[in-house]
Amino acid sequence: MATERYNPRASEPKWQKAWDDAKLFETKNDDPRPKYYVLEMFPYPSGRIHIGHTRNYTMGDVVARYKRAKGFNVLHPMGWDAFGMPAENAAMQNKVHPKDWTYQNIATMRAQLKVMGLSIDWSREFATCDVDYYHRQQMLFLDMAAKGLVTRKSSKVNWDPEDMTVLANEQVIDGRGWRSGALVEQRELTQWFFKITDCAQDLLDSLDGLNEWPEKVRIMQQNWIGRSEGLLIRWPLSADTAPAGETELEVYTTRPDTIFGASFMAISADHPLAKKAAENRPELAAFMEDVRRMGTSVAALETAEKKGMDTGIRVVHPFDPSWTLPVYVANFVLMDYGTGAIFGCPSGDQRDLDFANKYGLPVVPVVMPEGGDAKTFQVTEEAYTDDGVMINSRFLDGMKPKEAFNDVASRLEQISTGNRPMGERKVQFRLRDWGISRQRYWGCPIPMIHCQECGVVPVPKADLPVKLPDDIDFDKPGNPLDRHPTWRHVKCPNCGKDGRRETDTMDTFVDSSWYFARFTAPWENEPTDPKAANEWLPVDQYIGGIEHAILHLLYSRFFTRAMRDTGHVGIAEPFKGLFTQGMVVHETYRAGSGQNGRWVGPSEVTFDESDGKRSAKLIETGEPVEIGALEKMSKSKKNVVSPEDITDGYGADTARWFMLSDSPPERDVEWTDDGAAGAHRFVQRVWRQVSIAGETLAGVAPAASADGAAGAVSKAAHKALKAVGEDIEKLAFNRGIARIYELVNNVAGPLGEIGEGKGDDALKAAARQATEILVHLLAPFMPHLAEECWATLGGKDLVSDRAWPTFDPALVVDNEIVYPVQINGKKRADLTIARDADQVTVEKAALALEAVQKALDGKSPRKVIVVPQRIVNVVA
RNA sequence: GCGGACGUGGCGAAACUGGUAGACGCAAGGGACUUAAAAUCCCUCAGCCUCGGCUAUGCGGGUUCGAUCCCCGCCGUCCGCACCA
Repeated sequence: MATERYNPRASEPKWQKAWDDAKLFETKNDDPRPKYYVLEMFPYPSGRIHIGHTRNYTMGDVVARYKRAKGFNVLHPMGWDAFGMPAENAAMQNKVHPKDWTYQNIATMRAQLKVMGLSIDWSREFATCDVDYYHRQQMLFLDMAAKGLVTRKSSKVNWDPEDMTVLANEQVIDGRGWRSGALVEQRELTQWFFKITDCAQDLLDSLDGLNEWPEKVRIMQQNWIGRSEGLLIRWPLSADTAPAGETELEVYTTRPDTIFGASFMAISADHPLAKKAAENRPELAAFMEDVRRMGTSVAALETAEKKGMDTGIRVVHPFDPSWTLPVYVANFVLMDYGTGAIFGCPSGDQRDLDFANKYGLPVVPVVMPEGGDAKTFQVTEEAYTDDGVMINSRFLDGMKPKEAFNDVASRLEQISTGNRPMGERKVQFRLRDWGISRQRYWGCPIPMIHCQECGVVPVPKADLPVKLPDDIDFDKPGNPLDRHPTWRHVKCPNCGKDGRRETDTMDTFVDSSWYFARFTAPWENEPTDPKAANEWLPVDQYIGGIEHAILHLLYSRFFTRAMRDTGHVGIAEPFKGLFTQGMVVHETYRAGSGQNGRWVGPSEVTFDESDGKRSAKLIETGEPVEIGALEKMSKSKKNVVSPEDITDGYGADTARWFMLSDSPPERDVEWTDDGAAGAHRFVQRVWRQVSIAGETLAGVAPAASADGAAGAVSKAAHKALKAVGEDIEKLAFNRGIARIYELVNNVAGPLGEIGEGKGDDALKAAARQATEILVHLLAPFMPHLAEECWATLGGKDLVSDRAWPTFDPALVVDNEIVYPVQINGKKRADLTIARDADQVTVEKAALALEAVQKALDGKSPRKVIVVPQRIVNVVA
């Protein structure tokens, strides 16, 4: 019979409406079935959804639909991470209000997402810039402040003196503001912090329990928290060189064992001692100013060439009063870590060695490899950082570094300088407190009031929300909240006198640190409904980009603990399972050359191929175009593909299928037109096969067979059913898809025969069951096509509401298996034998094979290895 | 600079716990059907030669009966580095 081509443009909206009408994806909190919470990291409403977003959401959707079919009450919500700088940038550039810009983008992007047919509970949707949401965030902030989890302290920011604004690290380019081009200054501001360091040990220890997280993410977090056990050492200043009032320099070190290899002290440009030393040394002050120009980012500081300048100050060695060492200001020492001062041991640290070589400082090796010769062992270009034996270290000589560490520690603990011991053991974390103050408009206002009389006073909960004023302008430099004529003026809730509002808003990471909890009861007046939150949380499967491996996930872990301590949830860890997916990348195209070069989009380019070489040119002018590297899709490189580029023609199912096939989900996938066309061919192929046989099969009762042609069909279907279920559980979507391709290949012949009116009853019954299984396997990936096929088979209900089929264990194992037979590790033959044959039987049968006989040439084998169900290896 | 990953045919990849390297798909080539095209179906498809082999999982070593997988050392690419989200 003739079949029409499948038309996704007609089918997809039809089924989406059917799902909506049945409210299939609206989740009830009081549903008694076991719960499953799947969540994809919510998007920033940048303007348009691109194909990379949809890959992420499709993965979550496959899981959601599969778990629903497996009988779970699934929560699969969506929202918008809607505060942040791009809205303010748009306001400055295009004179559009951040609020209008954001909500317009959300409307556009929501419409784009709906086309994808995602099984999302849209009734729970919210944006973090909704007053309803940030109102509750302010409540949380006040509760956390009351619990002592919030603090204020001074911290550095990048200051653009021309735009009168604080710059993000990414806005500092080569020490200048990205917009103004002015040299960036550093300013100390008093800012709000969450005391995440109070939880450092717990955040570290609890990583062990997150066994459904990728190992690499746990390692990254572990390193980020950076626990170290070391020693504080107080080096007395040589009196004749010390600035007035200064007597010692406190350094933190994890290698006190190398103390006899010390050849200099290095302190941060922000260290108080450096500032004092610079007071009457202009060249030092200038150098320090230079260092500060690098910005506040650690990466910039550490990538820069190592530089330093002698302060003229000298310290005295703790174990030798006659030994003094110079104190340098160095650009690679950070005030934020430890004490902002280190002692440099060039032989044991590459950075110190480079520094010493540059400034002609001594290099004394103090650790050498076991069995080395202390007299000749030298360090010149490469520091020795491994374990070994102490040398050139007086009373430490011959010890292992670890013993030396303890020896130095206990000796220094006994000596005192000032009123304190010269050495003190200390556990140090690299993790710093979480600075949440942003001097920006488009964020959640920090609900605090500054009063001359009473100091900093929290806004009473009854007075919440502190709403952002709408009447603002971005024409002048600086923070619009600061400039607003009335907003900041407020009575002190304590004494009633004039006070002023805090004009800092919160880091947008705060917004995303609890949205997953809000989804469990977004209608609540309190931030959460603890009962609902405790039932749903932790999120069973969280899916998002690897770029969030540290900050977002660590902050969320901290915030969940803070919410627990303030009674809003009962758990500490928000995400049980974590999956980090790869990006969608695309070729880049560049027209023109040198200064006139410009990026052009895929839709502006046409391709030629000759002698296997692809070349490209502009469609409009024929100008040649250079085909560039695969890159993450970005507006600036113009290599963005929108979902509707595919959905308009091929439909959402094709887009969903393509994005999950081929590449493993954790890896990047390259978007190609050929790949999308191939995926669409498969959509049509499935439709053709099912509809050819559909008329006949609609009236057939499904039944499996064990033998013959029908048996082969049943076995293929049940094997695929088992494998695809397992693959989805493991999020191995690409493998599941390959299994579905195999199944379709396997049933193509029988379905064709049935379409021509051939085939016996057993085959028809097996084919009917296999097709049902196929439709259910397809449903998580291509839900619209699955519904259409199901209707063709005579189904009256929705596949999206049907249970996952169960496989018959008897049909997924073969009675005979094929052993590869190796001779000396190389495959020479196959051996087909009963599955339950014992090792001796297998060995005998293998040795009887012609190829094995030939190889042995009459001799007996030295060894025969039989791995049951796997392989035979004959060692000749 | 520090931390983390990744590297397999022309391309995306698969290979379970150390057990047949290349499943499945894309591209390419050939054929069938067609007046023709599209669509569809069938076949070939890592490389090399002497058609029986040999060489192949970024490069160089090691462990093992057997290594894409484990260990050591290189090379290359990507991600994060605290105010981008």
